[in-house]
Amino acid sequence: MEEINELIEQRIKKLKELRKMGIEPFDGHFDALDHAVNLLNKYAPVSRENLESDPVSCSLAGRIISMRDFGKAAFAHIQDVTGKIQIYFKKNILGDKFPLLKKLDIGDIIGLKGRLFRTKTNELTVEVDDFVFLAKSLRPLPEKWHGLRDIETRYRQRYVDLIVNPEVRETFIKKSIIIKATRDFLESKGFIEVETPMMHPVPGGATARPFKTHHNALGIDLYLRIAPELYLKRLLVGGYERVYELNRNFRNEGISTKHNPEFTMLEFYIAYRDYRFLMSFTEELITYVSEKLLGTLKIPYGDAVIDLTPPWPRIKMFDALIDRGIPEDILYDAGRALTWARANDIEIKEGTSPGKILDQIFKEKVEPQIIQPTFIIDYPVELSPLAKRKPDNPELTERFELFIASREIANAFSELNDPIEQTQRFLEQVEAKEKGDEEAHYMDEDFVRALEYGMPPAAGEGIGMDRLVMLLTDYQSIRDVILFPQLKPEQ
RNA sequence: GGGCCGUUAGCUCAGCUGGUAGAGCAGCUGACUCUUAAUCAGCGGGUCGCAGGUUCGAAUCCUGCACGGCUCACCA
Repeated sequence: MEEINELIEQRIKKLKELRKMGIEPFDGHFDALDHAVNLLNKYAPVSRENLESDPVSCSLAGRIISMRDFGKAAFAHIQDVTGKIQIYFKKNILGDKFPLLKKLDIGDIIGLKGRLFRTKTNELTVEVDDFVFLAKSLRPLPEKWHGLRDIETRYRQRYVDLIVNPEVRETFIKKSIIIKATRDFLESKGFIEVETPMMHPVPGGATARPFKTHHNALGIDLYLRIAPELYLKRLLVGGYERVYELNRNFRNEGISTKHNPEFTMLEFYIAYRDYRFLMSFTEELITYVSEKLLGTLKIPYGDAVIDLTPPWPRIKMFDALIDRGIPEDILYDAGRALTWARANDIEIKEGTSPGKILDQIFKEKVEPQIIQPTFIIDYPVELSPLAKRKPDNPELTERFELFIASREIANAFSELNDPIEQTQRFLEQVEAKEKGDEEAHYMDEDFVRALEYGMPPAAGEGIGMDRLVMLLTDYQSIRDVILFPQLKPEQ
């Protein structure tokens, strides 16, 4: 313990005094039969008189979060996973145990037995007739009124944040509901959940820089996965027709309100379907989750209300650009695109490929404008090295990205299953990498070998779950939907 | 990595143009058996993020560093 301040010393003193009295404040065991808010709900209709004439016993375990001491009586609130309820300690009821109240601090975890009654303000309260210490709290909790505000402390000591900020506890329950609803939906559609490696000899399946690690016994470098895509498609080759994986990806990129180095990604693949199918499927999935969580498709987000009612517009990427006033003649002319971008204050690095220039313009000019759910479809082939070309326009792919509230929520395409073309696409990526594009894909020989056995035509999609949670819980920072967001070490 | 902002008691925050570091809550002592931001009386609590510099004198001005927030750049 780095610092022992006066407040902690006082609490340690109380701890020692309890032990001197033969009470072990950490060793207690207690089987609570009730929960705070359940009691409040269950007995809400029961009157004071009925609680008197027909007494209700209960037992609770939880943390003391406030206390009002009267000398020979005291009110407090106790908090458990459901919330808080008022409790009442009275000298003539507790008898010998009453002096122990002197040793009870805000933050301590106790178990108690008692009887329900209503105060003169009609608040349902537990009159305690016995209690035990289950854990002594040595550190003072933040102030009851303002709570814990300091953002850094809230992230670093999330446990304290969770104790004192009920909406934070609520948020992560919502995250759990969202993830469960997602799994339920996919299971109901015949998908199986699989686990593929998180440590990859060749990182692939996305455009991103990986984390590198090392396996001592094998004597090889490995990469934390940036996406499970190539392994999931190997499973399509193996004969599974509907698979998904909902787990962590790792990308060695900057940290921001939209990016954490590790984040939760859903990827799912369905054989014998294409990206058009996936658009409807995505509408169905996200509206299912929203209904499960919020019971509505009209969700407040920041200053806006997002209406998830399908169908969502499907706009070709080039049309989206044209709609935003980008001159049509730059779409097919890399030189003009570059000139136009630079004339419009969009930073483009030297040697950026034509498709990437358009992507940059899109991110700058179109993406911020998309508030309501919108599919942007048919991306240039060079942005999508794993996607199938459009039969009527080989420069474009059967790909869509779903945008909501100016953020990319999903990315999907009809999967390229021609091993010869896939090899060619990989070679182009390798060439780009040699030219200095750190995010270009690696050649994955084993993936190509798998395709050579024959992969059924399929559609696949990735959904950034943390961002979906942000959307459905109305948070602007990804750190608010990740329990322990990545921070630099203290000091 | 760049720009802007922040860091003062356990928590939330004041602290002006440089002159002995403050409040509320929490804590301790006492009073009080229906309070709920309980009340009343009294008391304690600080490496002002860290390190330099300017100055008779720095929480305050300057420089550097650390950590955090927002933002820009890249990604989901």
